[in-house]
Amino acid sequence: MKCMERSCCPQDVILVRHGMPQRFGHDERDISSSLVPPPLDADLPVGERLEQVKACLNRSLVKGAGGVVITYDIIEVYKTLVLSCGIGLKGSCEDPKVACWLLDPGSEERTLASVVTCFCPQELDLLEGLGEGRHAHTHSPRLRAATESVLVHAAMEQLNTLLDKDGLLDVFRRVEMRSQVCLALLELNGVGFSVEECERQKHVMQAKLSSLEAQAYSLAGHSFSLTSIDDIAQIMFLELRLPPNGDVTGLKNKRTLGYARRGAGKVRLGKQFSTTKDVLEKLRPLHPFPGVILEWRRITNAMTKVVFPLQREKQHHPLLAMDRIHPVSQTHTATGRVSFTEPNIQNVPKDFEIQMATVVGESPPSQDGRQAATRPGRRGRSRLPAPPAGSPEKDEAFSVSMRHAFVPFSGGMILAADYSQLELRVLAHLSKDRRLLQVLNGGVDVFRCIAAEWKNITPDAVKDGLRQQAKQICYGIIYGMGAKSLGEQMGVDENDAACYIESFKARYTGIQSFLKDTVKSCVKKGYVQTLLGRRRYLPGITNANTYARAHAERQAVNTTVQGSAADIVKLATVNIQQRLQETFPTVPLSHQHPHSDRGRSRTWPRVRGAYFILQLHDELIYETTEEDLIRVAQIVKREMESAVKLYVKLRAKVKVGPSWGDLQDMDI
DNA sequence: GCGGCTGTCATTC
DNA sequence: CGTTGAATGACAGCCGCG
Repeated sequence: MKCMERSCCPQDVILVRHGMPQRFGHDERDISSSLVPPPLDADLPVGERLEQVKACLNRSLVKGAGGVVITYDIIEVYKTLVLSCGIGLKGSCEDPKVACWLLDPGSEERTLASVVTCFCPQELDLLEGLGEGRHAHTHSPRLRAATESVLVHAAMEQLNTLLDKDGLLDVFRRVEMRSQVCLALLELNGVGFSVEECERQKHVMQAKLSSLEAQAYSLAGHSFSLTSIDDIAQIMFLELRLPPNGDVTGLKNKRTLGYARRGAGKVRLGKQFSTTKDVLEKLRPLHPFPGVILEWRRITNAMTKVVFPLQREKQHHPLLAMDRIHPVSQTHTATGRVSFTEPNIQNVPKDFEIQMATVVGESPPSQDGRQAATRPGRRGRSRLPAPPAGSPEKDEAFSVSMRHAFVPFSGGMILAADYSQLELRVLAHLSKDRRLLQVLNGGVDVFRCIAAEWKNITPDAVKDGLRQQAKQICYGIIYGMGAKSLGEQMGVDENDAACYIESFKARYTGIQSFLKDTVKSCVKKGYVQTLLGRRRYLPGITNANTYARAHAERQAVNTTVQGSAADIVKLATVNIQQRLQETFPTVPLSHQHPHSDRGRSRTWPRVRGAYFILQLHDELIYETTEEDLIRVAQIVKREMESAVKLYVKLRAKVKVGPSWGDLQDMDI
């Protein structure tokens, strides 16, 4: 539904106006393009017009004549040009939509119409002439394209001066727009998806669901609907007589009884007694039933939010002879992070540990004679809960992550590179805390060293629990966490947690002054800034409401750290893309770009080079061939670590494997 | 009754 | 009242309307 506004499909025809519209004079360097939805303009055969478009673009852009493409929603336009015309843009681009976001990341995403009314109201009559909604199709596509082209151009001119005024022109052109192109390539590439592996995992999950279902019915003494919170509440609190909440505390319920809503007596159960996660967690030790429900919810969640959407979304790629998922990127975010929709690949569950009672005759259904549906534990790495000594041997824990279904093209590998402690390093840089910088520059195991520094002991003496606490405190402080919640997360008393925070801040004094300065500066200016100068306005920073103001203060701190990290990742991806293109000049830019050797050889076009397929905030994922693996890994690692020069080293770890869920560290 | 507008609940980083 | 940031979706209530 969200894609309605991106309704231009690959079959749409593109009309490109060469040069600026007459009324602005003529400038050979600029081309602005518009998508034209059907009905088609009939006075030229489509094929012929496409040839013209192609020739025009080739002349000015593809061969690097230094032109600028100005267009609303560059990613869609880029994709359309590739998919329907086989044209790959090479010049630089400007997109008013991106510019608007950059000027105020907190604003709503703008349509072309809203861009015009907001930034060049003097052209409003043109916009009216364009016609809205259903009247749009009454004009000729060529006229509409031309009009749109005028509007886009005028808007961009205004936006450029605004960007310049805020010192954002550089980051706009050198980072954001180039990053958009990388994301367009990512969308075109998609990510390989193994239907077979998906099916295997699905069967395991379904088997587990049936087993849980039977267990639940048996515990309740009758069957019921596992999706109904009312049924569950009735069984737990009325039939099994479990305490309504972990303990007394009945006051947090918001009473709606005054309303005495429409009859239907038993609907109230779900309202009276919550069956949310934390309640079930509390009841877990008292009875097996809540645990069964929690497991069931976890797996159903994974099914409906991951498995089914992926199976719906997959598309067949004929040349690669496989299915692929094509995520849609979204860059209109508050901090500058990238997200995906369609579904969001960034939150597919990581490790899915399933306890299966594998009775001899009932092994999970494996297609023909191939490897079993699940692999116990992980290869080489710690097999997680190897059956605890003394437990019955038939219970085994399987790790079935859906990430195993994300695979490279035949003969390729998945290469993932992630920054080590990126946000913490950004914090160290921004705060210039001497001690933190020292630890990050020297330490092998950073959190072990921090724990040692913190407790004034040697790194060897740091136990694993302490190391974990240090890690939690670090990130807790970045996010502005309170003592109560930190204590809960660490499993210690609230007062102890407060002590930890205090002693930590006392040790790393630079951090505390950074927090204070960030908030102070935000109060003064009304916004915070990232490493590359991107802003986020936080009007709540002077709000009279204590809660709202505290919220804005946490946002201020978090945004400068998280946003700066996002800057670094974007810089790295555009630099990597640049280097990849230099290193592999003959390979197509994406899996959808036309092959240069197509038609020449009837043999299978051998895939080479590296392709950007995913972005996970501090992790970049590519697929590549074995023969290019080493070179690609070196490029990726080098460009990530040298994306910016900070007071602290940046470190990136490269991993490689046959699927997203099966990666191993790579020495390089 | 229905479309926006808020939260809550799952999953990531 | 609510004190861990940024996301995607689904889903459930609560308003205002026609």
